[in-house]
Amino acid sequence: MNVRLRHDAIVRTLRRNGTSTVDALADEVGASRRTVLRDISALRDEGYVIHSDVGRGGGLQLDPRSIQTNARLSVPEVFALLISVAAMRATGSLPFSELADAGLAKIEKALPSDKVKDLRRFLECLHIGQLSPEQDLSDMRKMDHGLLSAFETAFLGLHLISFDYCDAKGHETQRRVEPQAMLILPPLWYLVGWDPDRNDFRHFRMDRISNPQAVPDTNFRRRHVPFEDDVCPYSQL
Amino acid sequence: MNVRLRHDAIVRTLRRNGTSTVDALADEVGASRRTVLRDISALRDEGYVIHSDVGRGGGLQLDPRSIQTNARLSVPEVFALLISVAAMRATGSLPFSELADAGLAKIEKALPSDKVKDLRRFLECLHIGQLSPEQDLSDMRKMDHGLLSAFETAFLGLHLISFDYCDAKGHETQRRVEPQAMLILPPLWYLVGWDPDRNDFRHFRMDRISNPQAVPDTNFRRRHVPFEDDVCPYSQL
DNA sequence: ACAAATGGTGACATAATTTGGCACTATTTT
DNA sequence: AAAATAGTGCCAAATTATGTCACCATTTGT
Repeated sequence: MNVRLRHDAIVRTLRRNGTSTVDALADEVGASRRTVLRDISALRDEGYVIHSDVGRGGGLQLDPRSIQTNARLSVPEVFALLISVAAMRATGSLPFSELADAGLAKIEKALPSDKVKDLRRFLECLHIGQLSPEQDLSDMRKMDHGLLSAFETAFLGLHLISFDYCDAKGHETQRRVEPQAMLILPPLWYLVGWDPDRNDFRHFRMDRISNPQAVPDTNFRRRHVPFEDDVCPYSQL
Repeated sequence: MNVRLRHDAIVRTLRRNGTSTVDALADEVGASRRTVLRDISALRDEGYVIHSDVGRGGGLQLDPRSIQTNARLSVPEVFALLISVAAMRATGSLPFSELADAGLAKIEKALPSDKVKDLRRFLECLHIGQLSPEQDLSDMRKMDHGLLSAFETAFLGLHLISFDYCDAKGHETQRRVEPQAMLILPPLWYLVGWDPDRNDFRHFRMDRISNPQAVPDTNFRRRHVPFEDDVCPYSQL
């Protein structure tokens, strides 16, 4: 097994099990005790905070907050990078579209090497609960399906979304809309869609959407609305 | 020099120079011709599309679209991941906030290893023009400053943004607003802000904003507007 | 106090991998 | 024809990774 893969396996195992001993890890990754210890040391050099307790009942423990305490790259910075990518792709405007043909790892490379580590670690620290790798992903997909579909549709114009919606009064209805826009009103995200059944725009709080499903929509069209600079529909909000 | 670092250096050099010869690369990364050729071969195995021309004036060329043609991980998929992270952090709601303590590289690890490569490559392909590493980053910062500020403010409530705005009629004005929301109406992004001078909401096309500057704003407050589920201000759009 | 379980280090031989050098081929441009 | 270039196969040398073993330090349970 590759060094890098082994390191990944160790980190993954520690996250999953919470606590593990050197011998258990060695057994799990199929390497010797000494090698695992060397790996642990290497991971620490990379900035992982790994607690260790000796004696009976002891073991290794990966501090889940290690990224927050050690990050030289601030969260807003990383956040900005992530959002930037989205924005570049979304606007499709120069110089953004040119920039959008590029990527975060390239930015990684433009950063000093110690910052690269932090970015990598930040990305690495995101994990999905305590599930198995496979479940992690499917869970992730399920949770973000609404959001994903909305964006996919909004940006690519491919799908109509049908979902269950629970309104402010607790009434549950089944809806289907052509997503047209996203409104971010922190801390809430809204999906703005064209409802073909009601022949009008409707908006939905993302967190009240459940069981969203994207269905291919051949009739989809961009409802391009006159949205001139000096019309401000938000005054009434 | 590490293998991985050398691979990165080669990719970076190819992107920067557009075209380069094996010998030049060997010189640049401080390795032998043979080793560089092996590296090129390895990069091709990983999916990089590297064109080569023999003879005088020939050389190696990295196809900038290699990610689009070879990605097994679709662009929307990756896009969804990026957006998801932003969304998680933004909503601050469970289970999102829990998820937000995790990361893309962890998702990477949950993916089959061939998908990991694609994700890495996608991230790697983003690059910032043809500038030097240092300039790359500062340019990046400048370009996305408006967006960054908007989000930073919207999510953290820290800053007021002042900027030059060119409206639809071509009139340029200097504005300052407290960012309150983002509206994504593909392909355009709008910033929705509270204008303390006009005492009203105003919205601005992100691409018409120039020279944005974030200034600390001690008076900032969230203009929390009644935005009930059945009020739909978009009907009039 | 003692034994067992645990993390941690150093040394050294062995195994595995990477690298460089060389000879050679094939293609293109001048 | 000559020069410049990419590409391949082979092998020895260099480098790095790994395993084994001996040993130390700390903690916990009996």
